Amino acid sequence: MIYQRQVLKQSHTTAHLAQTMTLLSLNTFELKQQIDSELASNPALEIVEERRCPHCHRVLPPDGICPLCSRPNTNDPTEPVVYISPMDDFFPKRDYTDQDYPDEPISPVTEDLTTYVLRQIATELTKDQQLIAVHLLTNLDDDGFLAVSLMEIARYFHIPVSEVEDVQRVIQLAEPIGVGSTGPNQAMKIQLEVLSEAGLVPEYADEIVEGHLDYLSRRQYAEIAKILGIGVQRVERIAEFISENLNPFPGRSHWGSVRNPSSQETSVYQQPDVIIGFMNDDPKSQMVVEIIMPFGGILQVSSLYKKAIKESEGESKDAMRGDMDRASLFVKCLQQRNHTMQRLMTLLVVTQRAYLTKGEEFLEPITRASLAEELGVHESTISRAVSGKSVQLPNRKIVPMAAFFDRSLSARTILREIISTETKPLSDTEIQKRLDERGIRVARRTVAKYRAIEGILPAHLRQSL
DNA sequence: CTATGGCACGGATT
DNA sequence: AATCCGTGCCATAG
Repeated sequence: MIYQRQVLKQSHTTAHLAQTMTLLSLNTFELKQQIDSELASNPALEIVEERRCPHCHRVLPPDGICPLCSRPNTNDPTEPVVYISPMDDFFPKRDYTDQDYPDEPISPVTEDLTTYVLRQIATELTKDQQLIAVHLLTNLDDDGFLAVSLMEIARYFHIPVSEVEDVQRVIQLAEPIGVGSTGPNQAMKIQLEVLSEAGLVPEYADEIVEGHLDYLSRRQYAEIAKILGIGVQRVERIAEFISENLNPFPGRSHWGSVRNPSSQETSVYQQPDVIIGFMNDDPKSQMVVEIIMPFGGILQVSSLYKKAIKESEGESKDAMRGDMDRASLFVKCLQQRNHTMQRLMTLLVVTQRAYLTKGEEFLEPITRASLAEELGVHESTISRAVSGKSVQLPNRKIVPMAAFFDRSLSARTILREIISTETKPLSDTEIQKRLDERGIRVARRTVAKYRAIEGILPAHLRQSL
């Protein structure tokens, strides 16, 4: 009997560990699917209504203490605020699957986005412009954004950037409106412009789209209201308008190209799993780190279900208890995951603060193993926590979390700088010496590798510049 | 002789 | 156990 109980307990903890590990390795999108399926299959799980902070309108964590407003003021400013935040659910379309749009007109889908747009604009463009347009349109990603920079195009055609911009402008005004933009921001700005010609665009919508999209996507209306000096209700109405009329991903609503969360290539445009910022956007003040959860509110074992168990009998009672155990296990695992993520991110942003404030050159070359030791967890834990996740940096760039462990990024950044300021082509050995002077010790052979990664030609071929 | 690229080994990661 | 990355060693191109 005792033996059996021990075995049971053992299997329970290993199950716990195994599931925590699995959850840890999921990013926000995958976690959402996992939680949805768990919710659907287990009646003992429920999400209770979210409570929001009366001051900043943020969703409160289970303890009911707002991580920003109710934080004791005695906190060390170097100490980051790390908290769990609900997912950007402002644009529900971003996670749609094919089934969500069963009645979507299929006519244009028979041709691809490139030709569809090209057909619309061909007559408006000169021959030369058409060439540029083709180039631009063949470099669109699934979201309908440019995968190349205008500068590259301009250099490729040997023309000023402004001419490429002219063509881009024409493309953006075609259906789907905003296609060919550099990102959601630009796309939505164009859409607003077009809508405003038809009238009925609320005042301030421009400003919000322009400068406060990140607040908007997190439904922090109070912040926006404060900045613009208007009422929260008014912001909410504008938000509703934006949500209903604008589409931050022009390529998707029409084309529903296969969403492929596993592909790392397009990760630039996906929802980040962690958002790093500064209090009041001031690099000298406290860091604010949000770990994104795919739901608002609190996931817990339903209290109704607990009560129902007490009142039921026999076999159904056992089954219900099983459900409840599974539910509480899941909740525990999720908490465990979030706890690990919080500790990891805290340590990460503290050690990489220089990188976050001053730029890539200051990325500390740390290893996952060293972090694991500091946190007292197994290195595979860190590995799982980091893999497949993306982080939005204070400068709004979204990078894979693994970038924090890139041992060569700072070296490569400095190398780029050295090359761009060199007066005569430097040999790898000379570059190595200059790197060494700036505190980067690498082998000469490695300099060559970095050059290759950065697409920089060897010294004797750089003469022409 | 110097500057680089190819290949393989060892440690870190997955 | 399989894979990636920094390095050392060596061959090859100037």
